[in-house]
Amino acid sequence: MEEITLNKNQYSLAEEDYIKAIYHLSQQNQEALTNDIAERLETKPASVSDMLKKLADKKVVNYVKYKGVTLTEEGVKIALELVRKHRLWEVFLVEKLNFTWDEVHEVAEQLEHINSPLLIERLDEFLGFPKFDPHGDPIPDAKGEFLVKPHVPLGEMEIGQVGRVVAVQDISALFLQYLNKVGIYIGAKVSITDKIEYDGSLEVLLDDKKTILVSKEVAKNIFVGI
Amino acid sequence: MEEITLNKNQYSLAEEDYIKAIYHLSQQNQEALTNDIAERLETKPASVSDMLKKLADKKVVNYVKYKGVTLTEEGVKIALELVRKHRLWEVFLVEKLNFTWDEVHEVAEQLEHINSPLLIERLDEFLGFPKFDPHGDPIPDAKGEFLVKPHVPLGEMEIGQVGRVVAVQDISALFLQYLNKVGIYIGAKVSITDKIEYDGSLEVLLDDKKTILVSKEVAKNIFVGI
DNA sequence: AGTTTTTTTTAGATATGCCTAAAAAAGCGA
DNA sequence: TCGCTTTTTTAGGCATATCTAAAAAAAACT
Ligand SMILES: [Mn+2]
Ligand SMILES: [Mn+2]
Ligand SMILES: [Mn+2]
Ligand SMILES: [Mn+2]
Repeated sequence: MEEITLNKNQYSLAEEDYIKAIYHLSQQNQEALTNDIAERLETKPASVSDMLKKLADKKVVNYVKYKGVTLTEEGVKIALELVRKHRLWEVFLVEKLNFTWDEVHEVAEQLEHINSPLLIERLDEFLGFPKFDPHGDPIPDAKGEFLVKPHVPLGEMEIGQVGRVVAVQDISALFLQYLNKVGIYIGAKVSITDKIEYDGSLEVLLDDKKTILVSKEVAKNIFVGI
Repeated sequence: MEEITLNKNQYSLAEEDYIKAIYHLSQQNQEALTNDIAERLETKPASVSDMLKKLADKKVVNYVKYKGVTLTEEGVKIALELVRKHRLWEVFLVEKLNFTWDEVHEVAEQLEHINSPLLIERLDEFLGFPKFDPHGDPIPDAKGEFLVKPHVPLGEMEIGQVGRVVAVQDISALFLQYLNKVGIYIGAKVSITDKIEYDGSLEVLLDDKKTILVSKEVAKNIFVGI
């Protein structure tokens, strides 16, 4: 009897979420660490170790025990496809279904796992081939390529420098609702009018209209194109 | 230590598919039979028995060993919600993403499990609160209520009687592609011009334009409103 | 009614994905 | 470099959802 192994290139929802987490963590550092993956996926380090072994067997990650993990070429391909789907769905929810930018992430976290190449191709077309999602993050095209808008954290701008908000790093509902409240949005015109030395907070002129005070923590999570 | 059982009213993808299968099978007969559920879900009768026990524990089915199974009131509620989601997504795919009616079922089979009340509410609104899906099947509203269009199988029409196709029973891609080919669609005007006694096939005048011959098997799967 | 066939359930496995507790490796300060 | 701390892995379980094979119940046929 001949052994035939069909590589259906199909991954479970759990595997997909791990791949995506490793992708995002690898953007920040060189490789993803077990504890960081566990925290991101709200699971336990022991579960992560289990899964990393499985993903290594499937050749989507390079895994050396105790040394962290990176995605293989195949793993990056899967991750970019997931990111593409996630962000396209976020655009759909905001542009077509009138969701606010703080409501979309959790639903997109589910929708990204729907498996239908035709669906994504048509969705992309329906949305007019958007290049950025509601949080300012770039949307990979079908080949995995995406635009990069140069930007700096709000906190690193000089006094007097003018720019526009291009993205946010923290996409939690709590943070986005805070931004809604103070009037910060993607595209808003910002300039630093003063830096408070005592606590590192910033005085920001918003859309030439009003001045607001933002904390160091907040400033770290807002990216500005100059 | 007090025992607190949160009824999160959340069901797994597998459980949802079982509930939906039982709902559809119960429409045809009084109760759903183990073997029929297994066939519908492309699984084995032994797996169905396992699951029925679990669903009975969760009080979504009335299950008496060897006697078949029906949905409880709660089970029907879940089933109608799933049917609602499935059919709304089918409308979305056809109306907004230019899918054909033979391409939508499998994708909707995945999309129906996305859990977000806001999403469904907004999708319904975005689609203009449709009452029927691309196969002519009624879409339950948020309360689980839906319209019923009276209809008979094409095979049971009298010679000379005129009607319009309102729904199809078989929604397989193979059957729908056959209908595309011969020119039958939801809303098509049909009348029987002759019944062939030899094999039970029918001569059908379509949209007052052309006459086609359809087999007994095909005729059984087309519903006509008179 | 007794026998055979069909349907359904149970028994016993397997794979996935998660957990806690314990062990092992790596990192770090003295 | 030693010993403590942190990080990571392993060991051993558990729940879900599936399967095959065997047993049991129900239905159908003489
Ligand atoms: Mn996800
Ligand atoms: Mn986003
Ligand atoms: Mn389904
Ligand atoms: Mn349908």
